[in-house]
Amino acid sequence: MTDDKGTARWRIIADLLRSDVVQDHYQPGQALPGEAFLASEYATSRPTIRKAIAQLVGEGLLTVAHGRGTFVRPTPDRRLILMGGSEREDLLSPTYDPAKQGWEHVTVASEAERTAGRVTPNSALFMTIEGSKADVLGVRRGRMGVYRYAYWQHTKTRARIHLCSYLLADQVATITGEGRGMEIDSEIEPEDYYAHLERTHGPLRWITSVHTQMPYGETYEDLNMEPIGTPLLLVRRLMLSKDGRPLEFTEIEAPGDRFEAAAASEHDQAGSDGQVSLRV
Amino acid sequence: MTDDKGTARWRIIADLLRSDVVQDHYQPGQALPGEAFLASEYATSRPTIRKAIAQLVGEGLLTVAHGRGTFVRPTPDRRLILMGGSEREDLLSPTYDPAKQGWEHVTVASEAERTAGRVTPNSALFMTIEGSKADVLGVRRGRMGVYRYAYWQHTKTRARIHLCSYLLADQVATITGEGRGMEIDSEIEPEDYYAHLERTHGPLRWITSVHTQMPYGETYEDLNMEPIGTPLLLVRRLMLSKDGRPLEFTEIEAPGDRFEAAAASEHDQAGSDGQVSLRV
DNA sequence: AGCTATTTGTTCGTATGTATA
DNA sequence: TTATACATACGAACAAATAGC
Repeated sequence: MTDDKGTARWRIIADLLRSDVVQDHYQPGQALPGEAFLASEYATSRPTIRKAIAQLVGEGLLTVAHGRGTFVRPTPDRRLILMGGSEREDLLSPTYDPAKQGWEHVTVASEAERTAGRVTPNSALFMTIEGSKADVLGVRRGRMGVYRYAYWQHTKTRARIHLCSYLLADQVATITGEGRGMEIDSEIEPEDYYAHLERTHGPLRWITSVHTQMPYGETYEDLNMEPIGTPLLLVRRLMLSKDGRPLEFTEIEAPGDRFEAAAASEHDQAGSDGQVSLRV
Repeated sequence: MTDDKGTARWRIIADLLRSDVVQDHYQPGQALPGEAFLASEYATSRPTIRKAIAQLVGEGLLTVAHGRGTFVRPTPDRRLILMGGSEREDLLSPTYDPAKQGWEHVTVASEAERTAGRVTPNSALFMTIEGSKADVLGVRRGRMGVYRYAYWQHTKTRARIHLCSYLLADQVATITGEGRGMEIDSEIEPEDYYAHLERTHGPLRWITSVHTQMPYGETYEDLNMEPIGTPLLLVRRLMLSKDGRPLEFTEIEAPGDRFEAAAASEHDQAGSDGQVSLRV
């Protein structure tokens, strides 16, 4: 059934509701009329209204709360993730203290489950590098790497980010043998990784890139995100040796509605209100 | 009806289908079985299958084609939008030639409609600055600005981006009077904007930031995007005068599955395969 | 605490329209 | 033209979460 020149009814209703939202007919945080009311208002059925609402939820304009209602989604302030600049730090080092910048560590069930408890936040796990990580680091799949991760939560806003790092194992440990007979002799402690790499391969360089994709699986809960309508902001940093060889791959996953990435200008001018929350 | 410990059936099916997709059980581009077949396979109804599929479409993993089928969404190569670096150009200048970098101009109906034809691609329109643009430029709403825009399409990949620029009008024109009696005397041509600003306010500086949000309205068609499941990548550049006053705000809208933004490292090493497609 | 009304969530059946091969 | 596939729409029933009394 198509009323207006072949446009689906749920789409017409979605367009009308969107206009109301973007033109501040409804204020952010305000509840929309109930689905039953809207169904009678637009002379249609509840499934059709729900389809229209689902569209706007996917566009990030509305949120729906079971048993409570449908609300205009407030746009939170975005915190900055600064890229570039001169000093870089090992964000996954056991000695790195995120509390300095207003963050606290949080533990997330799904990560512990995924790694079967073999690695805890800020500890290091020797494992093979697979998939796109191998591509980025320019090595073939199966190469030995060191994996570290952490979840941080911003103390004030409770916004969460996920950090992880893959670095080539033979740069910080002595590996002998192959396959089952492989032995790893790690003389260097995680807190010394960066200093060691600087000595052996410095001066180090970094390349940072940003992209975005839709989250799925347990990412929603792990990052405290709205279940739909929020893209994921991915900040990736590649550490290069003096001669351009990749050494470490660091990735930050952040809710796209609460963070933005900024390229540091020459004279680092951190927002006067302390907006900057993380430097990569 | 909840089969498995309170989880909705469509959610269980979505999880199963997702596993099949991410574990390459289905190859990218390959068609999934029809909705009717899946409904009988999972012993459920077609609406439930459709809900599960809709979830995965929203996650960017599937696309659905009316009358053809449901397909695993291939992930296209991403082109780079380079941020930072030394030379900056006026991307909206009439003399700027995007063809040098493999782009071609395209016209988009909705933009012409939105501005009621008062401004054509690469021409300049004097108009008041409203909303978030005023905030970013640090002026109050209603201040006179110069608006320019263009849509580019990458010749090889047909990926599209939208560029627009707002700059403070009184920096490139003489404005006398207020309200209805306002008169604008623009001695400076659009192609000379940057040179003029460099003379009067240089040396100029730029700050670039990246964020992401879900697109809505006509953005999908204008940017040749998948209708859902693709976030928008927004690259924003603020031009500052020598003394830190904002002069111009440039924004690039790009499909998030086809572009990523990268902070230029010290020694600009454009990808050896010509991956770099735009510098801001 | 319990109860009730309200609101959204899930699932089904069914019918018809429309795009594609 | 025909068959197949997805799109839209309605009605109905019950489940589950929430808020207020």
